[in-house]
Amino acid sequence: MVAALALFGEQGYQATTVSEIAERAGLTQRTFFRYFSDKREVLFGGSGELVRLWVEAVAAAPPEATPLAAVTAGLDPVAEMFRGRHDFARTRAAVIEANPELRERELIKLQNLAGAIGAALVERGVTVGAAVLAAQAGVTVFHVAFADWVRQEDPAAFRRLLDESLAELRSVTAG
Amino acid sequence: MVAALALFGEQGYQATTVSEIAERAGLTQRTFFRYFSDKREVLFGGSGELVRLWVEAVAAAPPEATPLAAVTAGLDPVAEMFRGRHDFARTRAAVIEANPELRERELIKLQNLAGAIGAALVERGVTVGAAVLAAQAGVTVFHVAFADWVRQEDPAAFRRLLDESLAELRSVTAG
DNA sequence: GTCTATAGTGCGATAGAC
DNA sequence: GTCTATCGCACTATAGAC
Repeated sequence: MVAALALFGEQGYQATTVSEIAERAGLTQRTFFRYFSDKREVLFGGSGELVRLWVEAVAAAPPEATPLAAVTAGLDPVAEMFRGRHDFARTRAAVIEANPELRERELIKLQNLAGAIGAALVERGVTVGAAVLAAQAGVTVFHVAFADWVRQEDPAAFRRLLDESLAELRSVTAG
Repeated sequence: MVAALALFGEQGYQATTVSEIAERAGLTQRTFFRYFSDKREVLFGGSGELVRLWVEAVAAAPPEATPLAAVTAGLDPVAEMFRGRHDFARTRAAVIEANPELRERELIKLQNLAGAIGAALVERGVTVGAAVLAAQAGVTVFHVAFADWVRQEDPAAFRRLLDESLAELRSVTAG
């Protein structure tokens, strides 16, 4: 993944072949495809962990927590997960930004995340409609904060940006 | 579009060829591809109109309207647009439900819609973060209401379901 | 039309961990 | 012995160059 990102950064996503990535990582092309189902997946490898952490946090929230409170309980472990990955996230964001194909994949991943969180809420007894709305809101909060984070210099700001984004959501949907 | 949907309903999406659709509609295959860039687009032909109506409504909202109020101003013309299309929407939803590839495309279309609405909000002077949050919330409200609508019998219920979904959003995000 | 580069798949062989 | 990771090779599909 690091090798792939370095190459994408140097010469662009399209111009980088799977063989090159595999070579730099000390693997064969075949082994690359054992880890990643396709070339794009190299940039989204962490998404499974993100989903898992967030869903676990939602499930572990106190029973009396509101749907949105359960969702936002995921922000702590998520912020923790990205600690130390600021450089990585920035390069990755630049590569994705430049490729419509990758942007599309990222949206799909975010929708999968929202779907998983929504399912976890339904497990808690939340109605489907409220679960979808709360999960989607939480993911959008994350998405906005993440976009801010990669645009600025301070690697430690992510947790604060998440809270700001959440506050903005509340302000936007108030009254 | 009607011909395509009928065939998809009868024999499934995958099993239906573009030639069959064109034949039933009284067109040649070449003409089909002049109207739709690929087979999937047949099911998403109305999405351009949806985006246009909603964006216009956002732009036309009173200057003092809050971001979310501007977004929800789009619900009226959108509900109007779907009047009389309940049967169509139901069949279409069933076809999409059955095909992961189409589900993915639908998510992309919804994200495009959210993006367009967000851009319209930024035009109004809303900050990017608030615009993304409000636009995404509005699209999710629409998505939830639409899913409810195609699941039930009453074709006239869409406008009410939109309001219920909006109320649920407010309740979910309330402090 | 052919030729080439690339993405991606299927399957069997090999090497080491246990 | 099994299990798992890796490799090597042959294959298909597709897009672009010519």
